[in-house]
Amino acid sequence: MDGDTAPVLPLVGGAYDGAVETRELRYFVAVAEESHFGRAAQRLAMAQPPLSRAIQQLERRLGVVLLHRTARGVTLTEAGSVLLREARLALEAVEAAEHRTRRAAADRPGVVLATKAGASRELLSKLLDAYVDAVDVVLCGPGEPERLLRNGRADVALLHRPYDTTAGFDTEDLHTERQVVVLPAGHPLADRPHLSMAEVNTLTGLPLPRWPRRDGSYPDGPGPQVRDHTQLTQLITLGRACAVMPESLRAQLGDDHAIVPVPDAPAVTTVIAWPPHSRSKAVADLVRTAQSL
Amino acid sequence: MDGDTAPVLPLVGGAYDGAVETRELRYFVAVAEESHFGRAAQRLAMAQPPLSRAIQQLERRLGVVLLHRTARGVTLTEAGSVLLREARLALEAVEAAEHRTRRAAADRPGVVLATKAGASRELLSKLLDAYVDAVDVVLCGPGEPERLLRNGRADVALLHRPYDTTAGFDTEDLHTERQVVVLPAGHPLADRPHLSMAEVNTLTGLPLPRWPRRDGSYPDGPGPQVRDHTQLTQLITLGRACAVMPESLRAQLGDDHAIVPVPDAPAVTTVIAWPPHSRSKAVADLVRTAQSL
DNA sequence: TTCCGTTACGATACACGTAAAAATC
DNA sequence: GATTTTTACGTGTATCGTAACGGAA
Repeated sequence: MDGDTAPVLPLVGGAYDGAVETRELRYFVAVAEESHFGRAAQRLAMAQPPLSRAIQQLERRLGVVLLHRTARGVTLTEAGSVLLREARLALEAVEAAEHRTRRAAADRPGVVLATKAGASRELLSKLLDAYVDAVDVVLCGPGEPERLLRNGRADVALLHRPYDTTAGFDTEDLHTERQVVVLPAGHPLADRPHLSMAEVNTLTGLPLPRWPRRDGSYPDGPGPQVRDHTQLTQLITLGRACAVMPESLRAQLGDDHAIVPVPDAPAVTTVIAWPPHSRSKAVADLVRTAQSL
Repeated sequence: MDGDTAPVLPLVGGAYDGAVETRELRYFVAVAEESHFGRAAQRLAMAQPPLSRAIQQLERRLGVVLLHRTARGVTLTEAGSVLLREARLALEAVEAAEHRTRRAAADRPGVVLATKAGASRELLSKLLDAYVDAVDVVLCGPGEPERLLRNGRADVALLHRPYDTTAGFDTEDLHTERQVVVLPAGHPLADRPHLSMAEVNTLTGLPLPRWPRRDGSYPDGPGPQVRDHTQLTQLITLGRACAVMPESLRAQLGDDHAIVPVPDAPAVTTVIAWPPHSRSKAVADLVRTAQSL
């Protein structure tokens, strides 16, 4: 992100109509994420030249330079990084339109509720108990509920701040709880009344696990890679990792784990979230039911 | 919206890839809004046949019937009305990506604040006084600030609940005030301590004005059509209309108007709103400044 | 030289317009 | 018979792929 000066293209004639197509946005996001025309073209299952031309066309259309071309790839200009964020939102909105329309025409257009598998079990069972009417529960991995809600595959989701981003959704807080660290049974520190995050982070031989990012890749670090809760509990039992999690999850742990409160870990708030323009009575009822529990 | 039964198209072969293009969404919105292929094609400056084909392609792609075709036009299916709402949001998001990218690359990428001309004058001048750095104020007509914020032409807006819809934005309340009815000076009811909305609505010879809808058309009714505040005050002076408005607007009225509180009219809250994914420090600063006033 | 992005060119596919047909009131 | 939508057909534009070119490390 070096401070370039002239990102606005001179308008030297051409068809500068404002009709940006989703295809162009998809192409741009691919190139921006790969920082490389070649890899992006491969990911898009096409050749580089048309991709290159499409990006040029987009830049001409917008009158803005989006990428710095270098010898070993591309980097985003300031305007380019703005477009990356905005294009993702726009593409999600288009995708959401598609999915919501399909589901509106489905044989049984029930409310789809997305939640992380394992989390909020008690809340969920009470909710489904009180509100039986046609609620399809989708249990998914970490971060997935938010994605499903954004791309229209779900109507409502149970999210967990601060892990999930609730920006752009309407939300109601349902429950707040403190976090604990889960250790293998018999660990030397298992009897401590509480631990700090600093102490947890420096537990020798017990690194925190690495969860996948939204794009599926894993951050660097010493901890083992985990994709779901089952993997995690097993790793803890094996003495290969510890984990900080909301204390309600203790109900799903066996006797071979020890639990110690971590007062300075951020509290986790379970919220029910829905798209702000939802006109669905079913969603409103579901939210109201959840709040009353 | 007659209760049809089979809105899901049989998948009889074809390229059902999920690549919905904005062009298709634009076409669909036009047809849905016009309820008529011919008028929609005219509005889109194209012939009907390609429009008809494009809609068919969209329906095939989604696997959903969007329109009921009748002899004098079309009506939306349930799925179609869902798509209409979602497509508008998606198109706004695409447009926003376009505008925000352009402005990010502009020579002077200052914060653009949209507000209704005439409203919140004192607040606005205090805000600009406290926060001089590169704030471009766009004064616009009723309903416009919300639109500008949604389509990316503005970064922040001053909106007025319940008149504006703040759904999908992050907001902070700035100020709440009661509403008053403005009458021509010397009106028989000008000396009353207060009036009810029921009384205001039945003022003989003094109908409430009609404001334009988002699409520019006017609702039916007895009152005069108005597009801005100047027209309105003039009509009131002439004794052709009355108006219910926040009491702070009295500062902009001349001596030839009388004001009577209307306790049961909904209170108007001025809020500062911004897109929920805004990462701009300038916007955050501006919001904080506004709150502190 | 090697890797990467761009330009050139020919072929295919897509979208459009005009004209004619089918369908509904 | 009057609308309105749909099908048919020919044309033009735009996108794509292959191949050749230009530049930076």
